[in-house]
Amino acid sequence: MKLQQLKYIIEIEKHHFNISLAADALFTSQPGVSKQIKLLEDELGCLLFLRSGRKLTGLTETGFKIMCYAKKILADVSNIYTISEEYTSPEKGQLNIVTSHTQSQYSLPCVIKRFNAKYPKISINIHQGTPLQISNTIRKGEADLAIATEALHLYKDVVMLPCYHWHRSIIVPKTHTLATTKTLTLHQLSLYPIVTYQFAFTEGSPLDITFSLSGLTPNVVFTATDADVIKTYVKQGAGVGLIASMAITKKDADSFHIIDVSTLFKPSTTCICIKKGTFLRLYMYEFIVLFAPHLTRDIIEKAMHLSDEHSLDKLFSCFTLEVK
Amino acid sequence: MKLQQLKYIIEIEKHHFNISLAADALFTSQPGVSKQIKLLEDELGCLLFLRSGRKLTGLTETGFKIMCYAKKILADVSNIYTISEEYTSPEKGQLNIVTSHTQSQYSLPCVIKRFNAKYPKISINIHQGTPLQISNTIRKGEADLAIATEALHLYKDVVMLPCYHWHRSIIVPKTHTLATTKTLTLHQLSLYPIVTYQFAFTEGSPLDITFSLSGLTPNVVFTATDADVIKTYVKQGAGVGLIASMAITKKDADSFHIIDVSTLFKPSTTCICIKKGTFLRLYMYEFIVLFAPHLTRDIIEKAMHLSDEHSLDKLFSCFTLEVK
DNA sequence: AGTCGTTACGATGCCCGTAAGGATA
DNA sequence: TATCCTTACGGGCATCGTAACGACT
Repeated sequence: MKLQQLKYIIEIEKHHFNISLAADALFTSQPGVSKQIKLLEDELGCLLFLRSGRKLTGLTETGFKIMCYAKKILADVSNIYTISEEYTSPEKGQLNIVTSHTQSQYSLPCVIKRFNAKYPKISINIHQGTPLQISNTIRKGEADLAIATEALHLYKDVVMLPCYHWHRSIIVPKTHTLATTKTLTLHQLSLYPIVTYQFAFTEGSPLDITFSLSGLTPNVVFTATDADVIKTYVKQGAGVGLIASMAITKKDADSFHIIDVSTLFKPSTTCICIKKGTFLRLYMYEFIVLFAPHLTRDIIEKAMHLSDEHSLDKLFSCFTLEVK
Repeated sequence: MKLQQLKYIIEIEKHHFNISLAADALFTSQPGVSKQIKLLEDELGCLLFLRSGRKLTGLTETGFKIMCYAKKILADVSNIYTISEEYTSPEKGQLNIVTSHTQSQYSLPCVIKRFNAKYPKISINIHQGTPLQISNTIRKGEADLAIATEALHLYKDVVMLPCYHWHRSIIVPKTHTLATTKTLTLHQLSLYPIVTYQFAFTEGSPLDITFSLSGLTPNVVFTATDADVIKTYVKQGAGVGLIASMAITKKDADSFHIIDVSTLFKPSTTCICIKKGTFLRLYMYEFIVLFAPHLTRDIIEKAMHLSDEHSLDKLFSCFTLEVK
C-alpha cells in the first residue's frame, strides 16, 4: 500500500468515480491512476469500487470503510507537514477560515486587523458559505477553522467552541408603521412580511421553535445570506428586517428605525469549529484567542479531545460569554 | 513522504535509536534506513532525531509530535488491511489477547472453547503479562484486546469495557490457626503474613486503600503473578493466601481452608480493553459477547467513540454486571 | 463519433544492497 | 579495535507517460 494509492482513490471518489477527471486533478496520466487502483485492489484482495462494465459507479461496502481510513491517514499526513512547517517557518503560513457573511463583514475585520499586526506574514483566506457549505468545508479539512452559529452540532468529528452570544434586531424604514414602536410582541411581528437570513427559519432552528411554540407562523417573504442585501430590501419596503444586532452600523441608525427584539428570541451562540485530530499551529491558537479571549490553547486542546456535547458543556460552564 | 519512511522512524524509536538494530528488525540494510530517514528529514525541512556526533540519541520536539502522527497513520494502514481480510476471509484470522494469569487460567478457557467451536479457523494467541505489560501491549497495538482488572483507566487512547465483578478469598492450609474461622476482620488479617498477587498492594490500589483507611498495614511477604504459585507457597506455610475467588477450584477445597472476604474488600471489575480507533473484526465482537453477554457490537461501538470516563459510566449504568 | 477505461511498452528514476570510509568509545 | 553511521556506486524494479485498443453511450 502506498500513500499515493490512497490519494488516488480519494480523488476518484471526489470526482464522482471518473478516473480521467481524477487523473487531471492529480496532474498525472489516467492509465497510471487506473493501474494504481488495480494494484491496490489486488494487494488487498478485494474490490474497492463498484463497476458497471468498465466504468466505476461507486464504492463497495469494503471500499467505503477503507476510504474512511484512507481519509484519516491523509489528514494525518497533512498534519505531519503542518508540524514541520510550524518548526521551519513559524511566522509563515496560511489561515483558512470559512464563515458566514455576517461574521466576515461585521465581527472578523477588527480581529483580523489585530492578528495581522502580530503575524504579518500569515496569509488569511476567508471563504463565505451557507451553513451547509461551511460544515462540508471544515469536515473535508479544506479550511482550518469555521466560524458559525449552528448546524455543526451534528457531527462527531467537529468540535464547537462557543465564542459569544448575540441578539437580533428588527429594522424598518423610518416611514414604516412600526417606526414609532419601541417594543414588539411576537404576535405583532407575525403580522408583517419578514426579510431575514437564509436558513434562519429552517425546521428546528431557534426562530422556528420560538414561533411555533406560540402557535404563530412567520411570514418570510425574502431571505438572503447577507445582512446588507436584507437592508437594501427593507429600505425598498419589502418587509421588516430581522437581522443580527451586530450587523447594524451607526450609519444604519440614520436610515432605519431599530427595534431590539432580544426579549423575543433566545440569543444564538457563535462558535469556532475545528475538525478533530487536526494539528493547530501556534498562530491559529493566537487567532482564536483574539476572537474569543476565553479560548486559550489549554481549553481548546481539552475540548478537542472530548467526544460528547455533555462534556463540552461542562468544560465551558465556567465561562460567561460576551453578548454582542 | 512514504509509509515506509514512517515505518522506519517508528522502528528506530522502538530500538532505542539504534539504526542498525532497526534495519535488522525491518529485514533491510542499515544504509537504506539511514538514507530514508535523511530523505524524510530533508523533505520536512527539519531534524526528527537528536544526534550526538553521528549517533542518534533521541527525538527532537518536532520529531516527537511527528512520531505520534506516524504511529496513528500506521495503525490506520493496518486497519485497512484488517478490513480487507474481513472481506476476503471472514472466518480466518488471529485473535491476540493479552491478559493476566488468573484470566487465562480460570476465566478464559470455557469462553475460548465456545469461541473455537464457532470459529475453528481463528488462531487464538494468549499473552500473559503484568498490568504494565498488558497496558503497553494494547497501546502499541500488539494485541487486539486486553482483559485486565485495573491500571488502564489512565490512558485516553484505550477504552475499558466492564465485564464482571469479582471477589477475593483467603486460603490457608487446613492446619493453620485460621482453619476453623469462617469470617475474618481486616485487623485479624493484618496480623498474618500475606501471599498475594503482584501489584495487588501498589499505592492507590483498592486493597491498599482499604487497609490504609482503617489505619492498618498489611504484611505482604510474597507476591506472584500467578494464583497457582501463591497456592504452592501457602501450602508450604509461607502465609495466608489472598486470591481471586474464581481462582479457587474444587480440588483446592480439599487442600485449603477457604474464607470468603468479599465483605472486607470492595469487588474489583474485570474489563476488556481496546485501543481506540481500531477496526474490530466480526469474530472479535463475537468473542467479546461470549466473554460478557451485555457487550454487544452496538454497545462496544458506542463506547469506543466516547472520550471520558463519565460518559462511559453513563453508558454502562443500565447494566448489572455478573459477580464471580 | 466521442468518452472513458484497459493494456502494452519503453524510459526514467527511485530504492535496495554491497562495499568502503570516518567518527567515537 | 569494535561499533555505528555516512557516503558512494551499481543493479533491479516500480512507476510514469505515450500510444494503441476495446467498450459503452
